[in-house]
Amino acid sequence: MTQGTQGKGATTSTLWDRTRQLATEEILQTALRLFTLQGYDETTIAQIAREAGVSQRTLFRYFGTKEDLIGGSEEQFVTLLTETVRKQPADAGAWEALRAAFKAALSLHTSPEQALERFRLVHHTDSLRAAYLGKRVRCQEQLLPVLEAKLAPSGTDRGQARAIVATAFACFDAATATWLEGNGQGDILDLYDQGLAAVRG
Amino acid sequence: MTQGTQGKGATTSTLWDRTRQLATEEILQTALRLFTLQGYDETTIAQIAREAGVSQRTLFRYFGTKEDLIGGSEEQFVTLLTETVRKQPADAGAWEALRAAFKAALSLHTSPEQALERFRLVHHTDSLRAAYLGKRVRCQEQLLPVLEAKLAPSGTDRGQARAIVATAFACFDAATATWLEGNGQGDILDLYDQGLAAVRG
DNA sequence: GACAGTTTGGCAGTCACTGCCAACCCGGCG
DNA sequence: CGCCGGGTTGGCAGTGACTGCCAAACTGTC
Repeated sequence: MTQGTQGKGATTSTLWDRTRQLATEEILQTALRLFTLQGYDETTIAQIAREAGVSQRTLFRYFGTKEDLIGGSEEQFVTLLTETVRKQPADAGAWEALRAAFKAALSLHTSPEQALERFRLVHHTDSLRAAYLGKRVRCQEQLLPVLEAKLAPSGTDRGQARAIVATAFACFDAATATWLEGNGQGDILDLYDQGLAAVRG
Repeated sequence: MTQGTQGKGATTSTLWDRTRQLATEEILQTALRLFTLQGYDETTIAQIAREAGVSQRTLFRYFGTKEDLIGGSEEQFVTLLTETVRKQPADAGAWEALRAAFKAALSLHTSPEQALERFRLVHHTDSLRAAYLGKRVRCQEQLLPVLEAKLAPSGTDRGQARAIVATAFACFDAATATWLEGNGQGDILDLYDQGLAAVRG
């Protein structure tokens, strides 16, 4: 239905899409503001909807769950990771590919300050953290088949590939935790390298 | 009536504790049965309470959340892991200690069949999996200081220690996932070793 | 057997989330 | 220009997890 004819239009025209875009941004912004201001658990959907000027029902149509109000769509994230890995040169190893994927993911944040604030929020809120971890393992699962291709030549089986992917994500998490502990000092990717070095050294 | 003469006091008698014990077992058993029978999301607290013969209110007093109805108390789990690591000989490395801890944790299951069923349930239910992952990272955090002691001599900093612990848990998860995929074939600890070998190879 | 401290059960209430339906709006048609 | 069709919005009622509160039931003790 809503497709085909208008692939070319300067930018997605349809007034609908534009207001939709505006609405999502307004909601996201309001949510983040309230979350950092008064805490995640202390902020109700009703309040966010009210202050963003939409109905609760609409808010839930835009974002399926309260947790989705933080940290962008899982789908987009998975796509970025898998595409980055896939685009890696054939002679690049699995570890390099994963590192490149994390680098790409990190570049999504608009500023280190915002990243810090967001990480802190997720890290300190049990329900948010659990939701994040859920997304994370789903990412791993999507990434697995892509990486298996890279690893097959060296006689690595699926179980081992899974361990490698899981380890990379684990070290990435450890790096962000350490980064958070240091209030954003240093570079996450450096911390990631150091952690991985300790593991693989 | 039942007074001093045969109280002994050896094992905490108090009728209260005994009924309490019975009740928790009844609830746990009922919950597991219903979960595996009709699925986690399809089973309501009301149904579990009804079939276990307690009120919802009481059920929530015994187990704080629906997720707690599966996979024992986090506290007990953390204690087992940290104690196992602590009891490891001084000359054992961090990796050996962690392996020993996982081995101890695995020995908690009454049978491989039950473990398989439980893992499957957790693995297939998003909310349960998220809850499990949350507990897992909290375990990691508790384990971190204990392991730092072991690692300090070799000039490993906190960030690196965190990466090592995270990696161990990640490989353990990968191993259980692979084990699950193979419907319980082989030994989880073997799979863990293989995964870790691929990572550290 | 009465008393004190717990535990239990029921009830009402909060909050995330869903299905349903009527009102609505944009974009295109005659 | 007005109307129509398909997608959108908002309100409303309902479900399910979870909590606070209070009265009733119970256990262990004197």
